[in-house]
Amino acid sequence: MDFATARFAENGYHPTSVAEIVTGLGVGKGVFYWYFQSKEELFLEILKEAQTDLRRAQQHAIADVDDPIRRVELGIRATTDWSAAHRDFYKLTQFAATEERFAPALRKGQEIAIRDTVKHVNDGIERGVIRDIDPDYIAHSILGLTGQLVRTFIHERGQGADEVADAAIAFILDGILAGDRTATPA
Amino acid sequence: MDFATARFAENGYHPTSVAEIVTGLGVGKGVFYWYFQSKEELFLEILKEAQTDLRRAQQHAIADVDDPIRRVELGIRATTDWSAAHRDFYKLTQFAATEERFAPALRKGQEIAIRDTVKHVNDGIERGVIRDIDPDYIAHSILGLTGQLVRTFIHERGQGADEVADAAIAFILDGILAGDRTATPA
DNA sequence: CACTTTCTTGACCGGGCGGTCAAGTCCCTT
DNA sequence: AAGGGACTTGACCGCCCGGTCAAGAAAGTG
Repeated sequence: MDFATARFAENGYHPTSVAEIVTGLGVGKGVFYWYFQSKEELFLEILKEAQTDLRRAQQHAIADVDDPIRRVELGIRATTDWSAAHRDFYKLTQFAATEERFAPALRKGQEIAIRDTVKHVNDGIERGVIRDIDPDYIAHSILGLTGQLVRTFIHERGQGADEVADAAIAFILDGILAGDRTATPA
Repeated sequence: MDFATARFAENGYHPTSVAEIVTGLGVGKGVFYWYFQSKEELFLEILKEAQTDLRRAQQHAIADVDDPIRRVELGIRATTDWSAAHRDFYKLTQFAATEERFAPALRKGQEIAIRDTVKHVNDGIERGVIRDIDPDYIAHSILGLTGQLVRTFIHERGQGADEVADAAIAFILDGILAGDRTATPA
């Protein structure tokens, strides 16, 4: 699966043939169809495993933190760290979104991420530390903005995960307006 | 090109064959290869046209506005409007990002959008109405967040472009922190 | 009218695809 | 030792892909 992930990420799903995968691995084609029903199943398996792995990293990062804003922050840091360490997977998710048969699996993972984030946001609103806006919009904004920053600054420009997380968090907390509100607490 | 766009968006680039396009149009295959050198060229053509069209819409929207924050806002509104009216194109961009041969064309369009945004942000920083953060990060954050909101709320949930633009702008201007800073001026 | 250019057709081609399967090999159990 | 499930091989299959091209229809030109 690691090898297939690399090939899919580099060449795209369709252009990567099963033959290419098995010969690259030095095995026969039969062994592939012994472990997977189809090429499609392999891809879904990869997708699922990666999503599970990312979520595990996020959960671990926020495990013993109570403050909701801090939880959001640590979740973002876990995401940038993980994404920097798993570049390949990013390309796969982008492709998966373009094919109807893969989109549901993807959506499921994203919905979980959204739900996690919404929980923290709601918590923050209740405690009065987050503005009372639709938490769903906030969660999607956070995820979208983080995703774009990861894509551009980590994957395309090779910047560090910490630096990118800093920028995302600064933006999320304060927006862009100049004002005399005290700066974000570190 | 309109028909091909629809097929690509619905079925994906690779699964949509040239044969499918020409028979759907009721013409012979030769006529396709008379006007396009290859399937790849057709796709690039579609991509280019759409990007040009979106940019035109943005430029038109901000044409006679001076305030940089308002320019950013109107650019976002133009983007959500355009995206709502051109759902298909969104899928194509997502796919294009997954194949090395299409990525450059895409990147070029995005760089232009970033450059446009950076210009307004820099202007805003100079005038003291935008916080002095790296404009590149700000621009990417704005584009990423807007993209995600469009994807989820307009394309998946069918919400109105205005509503989504409102949410994007509220988030961008003020972030999520609760505080006594006066609300965004309309 | 003849003649050329522009445009259109669809049968056809080589090739590579995802997937199958008869024929083993390996190793565990008795 | 012998039997049998777990695993592996790679030639092979049918299909359909992107792309070609000989043939001809339409439209323009004198």
